[in-house]
Amino acid sequence: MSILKFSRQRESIKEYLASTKEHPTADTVYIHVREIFPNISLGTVYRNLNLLVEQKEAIKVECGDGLDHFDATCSPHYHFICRKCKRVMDLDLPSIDHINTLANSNFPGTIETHSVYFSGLCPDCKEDI
Amino acid sequence: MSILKFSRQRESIKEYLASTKEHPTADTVYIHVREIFPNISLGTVYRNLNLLVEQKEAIKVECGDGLDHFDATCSPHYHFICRKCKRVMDLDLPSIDHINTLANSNFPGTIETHSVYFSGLCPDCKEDI
DNA sequence: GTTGTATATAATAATAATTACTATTATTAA
DNA sequence: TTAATAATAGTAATTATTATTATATACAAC
Repeated sequence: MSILKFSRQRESIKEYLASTKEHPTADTVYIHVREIFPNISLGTVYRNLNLLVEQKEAIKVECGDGLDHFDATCSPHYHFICRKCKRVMDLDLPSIDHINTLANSNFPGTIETHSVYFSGLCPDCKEDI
Repeated sequence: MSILKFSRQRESIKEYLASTKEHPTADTVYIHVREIFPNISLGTVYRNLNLLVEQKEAIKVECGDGLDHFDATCSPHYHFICRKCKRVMDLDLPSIDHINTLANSNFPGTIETHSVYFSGLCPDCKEDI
């Protein structure tokens, strides 16, 4: 419950995250922010990314590789991961919340949310075949 | 491409995995199989679990905690994880493959599969409120 | 049954992602 | 400007998983 103080590093992390659609890992953020803060430490990147998630200014994206990916787009949307180049992309699709109801129909607990990602071939890798 | 030789340890791992509905992690399998093979090593557990997955005798289950969970039930089905007790359970629900089509409608790549798990409160934790 | 060879094992080390610790630095309110 | 406290850089620790290696085991040929 401590007060949140401004930090240039955090601003820079936020700015980089907002500038990319690549859904970077902490390490990728680190590599980029180091161009502005050459001495920034990976721990600082992790701490601030997690802080941004807490503050609802970013989300963690799961995409099957076991790594934490981060995304500054917080509005609900789904993700796609290319099985070939591993790129993570945003998807624009209508609500599929009805699958919660489906899932709950034979289940005695309470289903509140679902977590989904799609995979296949991204437009570029599809071309290359 | 080497020949697969019998091993008592692998049989025991397989047997334990088939006996439980708990979707255990490698470490949980290790703890249980150690009752029968006190000197079994965690590496052996990992190697055999991954071998079983390769042989299509088990699947790896993602459930949001970043750990590899294993499941001897290979027929396609969905999973639920309780947000309170973290238990992983099987769900019986009709095919939701149509979400692939939905997802592909505004996407120029090719969507082949999806990965989903549901969460909420399991029957037991629901009771406790 | 014995032997030869390839695979599996136990034990340990290595790797990779993430989190924790600590002395120093930066931010902010008075 | 100063005092209080949060943030940082640098480092160490943790955790899950994979790799390495010398020894043990399985199994096929004899």
